[in-house]
Amino acid sequence: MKPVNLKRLAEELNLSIATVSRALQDSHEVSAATKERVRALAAALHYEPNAYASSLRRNQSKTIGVVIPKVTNHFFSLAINGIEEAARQSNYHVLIYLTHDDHAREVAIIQHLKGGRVDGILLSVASGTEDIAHIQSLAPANIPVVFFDRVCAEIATANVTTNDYESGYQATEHLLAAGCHHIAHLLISNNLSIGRNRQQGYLDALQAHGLPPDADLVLPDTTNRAHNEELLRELLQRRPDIDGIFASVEHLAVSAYHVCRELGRRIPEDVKIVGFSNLESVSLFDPPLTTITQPAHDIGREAARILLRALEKKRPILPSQSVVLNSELVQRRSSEQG
Amino acid sequence: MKPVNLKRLAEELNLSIATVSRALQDSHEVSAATKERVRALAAALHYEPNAYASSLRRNQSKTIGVVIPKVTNHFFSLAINGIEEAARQSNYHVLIYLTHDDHAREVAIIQHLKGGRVDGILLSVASGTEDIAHIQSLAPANIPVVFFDRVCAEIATANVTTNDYESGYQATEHLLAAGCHHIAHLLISNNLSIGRNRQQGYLDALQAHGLPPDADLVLPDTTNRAHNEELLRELLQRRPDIDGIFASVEHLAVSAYHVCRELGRRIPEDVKIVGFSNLESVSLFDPPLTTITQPAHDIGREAARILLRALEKKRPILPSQSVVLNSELVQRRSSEQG
DNA sequence: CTGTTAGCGCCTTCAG
DNA sequence: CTGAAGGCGCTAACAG
Repeated sequence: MKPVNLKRLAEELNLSIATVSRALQDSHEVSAATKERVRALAAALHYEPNAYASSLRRNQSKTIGVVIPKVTNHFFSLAINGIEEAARQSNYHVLIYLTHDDHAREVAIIQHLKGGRVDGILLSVASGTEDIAHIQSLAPANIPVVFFDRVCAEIATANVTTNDYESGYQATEHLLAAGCHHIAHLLISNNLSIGRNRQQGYLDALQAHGLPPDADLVLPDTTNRAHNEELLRELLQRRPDIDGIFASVEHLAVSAYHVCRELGRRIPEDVKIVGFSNLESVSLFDPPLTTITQPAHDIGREAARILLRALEKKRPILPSQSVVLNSELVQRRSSEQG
Repeated sequence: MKPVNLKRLAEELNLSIATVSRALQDSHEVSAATKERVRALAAALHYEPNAYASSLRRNQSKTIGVVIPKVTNHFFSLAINGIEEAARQSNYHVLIYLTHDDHAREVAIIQHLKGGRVDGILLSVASGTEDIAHIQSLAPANIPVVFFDRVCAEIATANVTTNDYESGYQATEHLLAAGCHHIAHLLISNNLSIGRNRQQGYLDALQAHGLPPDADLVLPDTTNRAHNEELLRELLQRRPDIDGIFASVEHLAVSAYHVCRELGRRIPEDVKIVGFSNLESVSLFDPPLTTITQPAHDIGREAARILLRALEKKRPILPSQSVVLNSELVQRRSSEQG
């Protein structure tokens, strides 16, 4: 079975390859009749243009790379959803790479992507990333980047984030208003922009109420959940006075909930918890867990749109295109049964 | 700034393009000294081969396409995780496409992928898919497919699934053993292999215990959650005798839980629920929700491995390579607090 | 061991 | 309106 390419179509129609190519692109300089003949045969033979030949020639891949720490975090799943939606609308394709919060892997991925496989990158940096040389090398390679959620301030490009500082502040005030006196803050690593911002909101809220910073638990590792819960358990046992917890990462909110229960701390009587989370099922926890929910889908879609617009118009991405979306603090009510 | 490609390297080193190419591929027919010179310069200039030129020439893209209904379902997130792991180990790339359970979109995606963008496809079919012509057209186009989870029996290829029939049977027996007399089965559409298998397990378990099929609620739509819950609410109100629910889809387990609570049916005293779910946070529901958990990560990884092995050895995929992994029925204990 | 040549499939000047 | 020719960057056969 002979391959179906432009040459084949041209032969069967007694036309030149160039004409067939133009006809399929609906070029103005080809007669309607010819276009029709070409299109009919192309459809009949199920012609599909070779994406790579076209990419090579046009020097653009119609593909964007999405580089994220993990996909099992619901935030990133929702973001991918938004990204895919935007990409599809612009006829772009989406390559997925997971760093698992491993800096070395992030470097390798970025380096590889400079080989022209993608026209642009959506990036949420790994928590272990401090050295950003690999990201800086994208600019000279002419590969635009848009950061989402976990940004990298040193790079002059657009970021799509949520109001992390305000959310941290708001979460802390929420706990204070509910009568908490000793509020612990849980975060993972502190070199991530989002962690720092949420933490600052937490600290400032305490200060505004004349309180000193309290237990600020920085969990070193993002992957080892059991270990994180162990550290959390230690903290709560060492500090029985803790009556409020602000968990600034999706996973930690659930862990905090779990550990409190395990230790017999009643929620919300003994300990009140507010946590970042995009898990819908959290709404079924009983007692309820108050959550800060990010518009994850919108974040992904916005980030992708900014990138795609820049690619389509071949214009550079400016930091001024950054977008800050608002998270929502959702206070669940206890579902009184009966 | 001149581009860094083989030509550039060749010029600077006074070598031919071919030699440079061979050196970078560690070919046997290049002197160690030359290899060293080439590699040194390549590293210094951060040379990265153009993936598309290479793909065009070699007629293989080192890329696999993953076509799934959605990514916000935790099962698929975990599966992608496994797929990415396997792909990375084989130096393959992963393109993601979401069908949103829309048959037309699935057809368009598959058609497009025949343009050589991917070497193979991992597919979990959309729930609306009955016409499978588009999938059948992949074989002549020489694009191997491996199905996972939602398979398509008519296509002779490898499937990676879980023991759906047994799980359905087991779930039903679990409810019967717990004293249920009227067990409802919830599923989405009934043209999916997994739904049919789980349903058959349910029916056979009832029959084995001398019971007739009971409320078999087939929910038409997969996307409209509110509507599904509405139908579920109607069912439970119409049938107050229902004391057991077997939810054969991740989302429906949570919905069933939610609706029961809303209607004041106590769990598990009034209604016992067993549902497929891969959500970790379900373990924090109180009262507990017994779940059937699929080894989602392993399913993705296995499916990818089968596909990648076939691609690397250029051998066809045989139905005999299919794998059936076992789900796990996890009975949560109530976390007595205090 | 190295160089020359041809061509993957497509797009895009330039001619006519 | 259509055709001929060149080249995107890389690889593979064939020489030497």
